[in-house]
Amino acid sequence: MREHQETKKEILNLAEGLLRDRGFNGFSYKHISSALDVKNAAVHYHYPTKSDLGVAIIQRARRGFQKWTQNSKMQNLDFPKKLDEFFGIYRYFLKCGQHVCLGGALETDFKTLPIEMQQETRALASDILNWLQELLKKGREAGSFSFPGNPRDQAIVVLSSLQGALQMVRATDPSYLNAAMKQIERMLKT
Amino acid sequence: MREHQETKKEILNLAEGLLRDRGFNGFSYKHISSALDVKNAAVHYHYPTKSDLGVAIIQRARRGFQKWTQNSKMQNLDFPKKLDEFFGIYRYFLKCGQHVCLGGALETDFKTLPIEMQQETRALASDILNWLQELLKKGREAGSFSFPGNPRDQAIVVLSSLQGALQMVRATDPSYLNAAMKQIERMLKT
DNA sequence: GTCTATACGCTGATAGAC
DNA sequence: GTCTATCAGCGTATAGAC
Repeated sequence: MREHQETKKEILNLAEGLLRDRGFNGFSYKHISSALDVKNAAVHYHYPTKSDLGVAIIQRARRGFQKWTQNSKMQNLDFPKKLDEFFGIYRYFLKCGQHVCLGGALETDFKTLPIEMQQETRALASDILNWLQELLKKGREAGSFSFPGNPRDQAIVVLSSLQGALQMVRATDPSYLNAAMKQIERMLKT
Repeated sequence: MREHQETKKEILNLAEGLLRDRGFNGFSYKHISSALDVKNAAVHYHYPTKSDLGVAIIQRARRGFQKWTQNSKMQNLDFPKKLDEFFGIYRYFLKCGQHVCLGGALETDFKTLPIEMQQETRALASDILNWLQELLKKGREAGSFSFPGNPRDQAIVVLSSLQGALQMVRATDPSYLNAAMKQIERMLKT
């Protein structure tokens, strides 16, 4: 018997990995319960429905991203270093075992998701895009970045490319994520 | 009673749409059979296993892409116009009802796919990436495009961005696909 | 909190009649 | 080619004992 909070957190950790690895329709309560060596019903005790579980994954990720952006270590970095720290998130997913990012998994499965999950997915995408847009805007104003057009459009390209590259890796080569990041850096060079 | 080839083609058309709309694990034989007003077993007659169906979808798409690139109308266009024609594929998917592209759907579900489908997915990604790389390479040599680094890296960014943007649209705004394409064009401007 | 037991629709798939 | 009938297994989910 574990403690409540411990099992609950383990479920969430595992489920998030499964979601990034296999998509929301590609994992089941059985995957979780057998991996944690508990029964199906124990998982349902902590997260009654799969939608509850999905929502919890996304909300935690949003809180984590918020905390990450406000982290004091982050605040002291210059703009290109901040961008590279952001790239680090995607490098981590690759290292995890070629996981895709949460946004990519959720948006691809979007039409099959319960509406509560759809709403959280929208909020997650908005959080990340807004932060990236601000980074690019201020970075260009400070002379650290150079790009044509407006920061929003550039943020869309950068984010969508990272998301897409992380998926593409699976059908091509792991080096393609790094290739995309290097090329993005080149394109933003002053 | 329809003719053999007609039903078989209708199944393939419908299944491809469902795959782009809901992912490979998000549709079933029932979706297809009820939409075509036939029975489950009739679909299995044409495509015995779901893997057979999936492989057929990808192989047809590969043939279609090959034909598209060799189309005489395409051959006469200049490089920026060729790129815009390529963008048109993604605009079409958006118009279809915010479908994602085949590569994006398959790569996200990749780990759950039967190996025959994984192989075809790799081949599809390779086909498209090679074509795009050649377009960018020759376009730069001809002075139509300008970008730093090598054509392969640039192709990875362009393709992954289109793929990612088409997914992002679902959680944000339809205009984001066009925003991405506009920004890519700006970045490739001489 | 976790268990056993169970419900029940859906899933991909097959056999055999027409 | 399409049908009816049927299958075993898996999916999410619940009730109630410990």
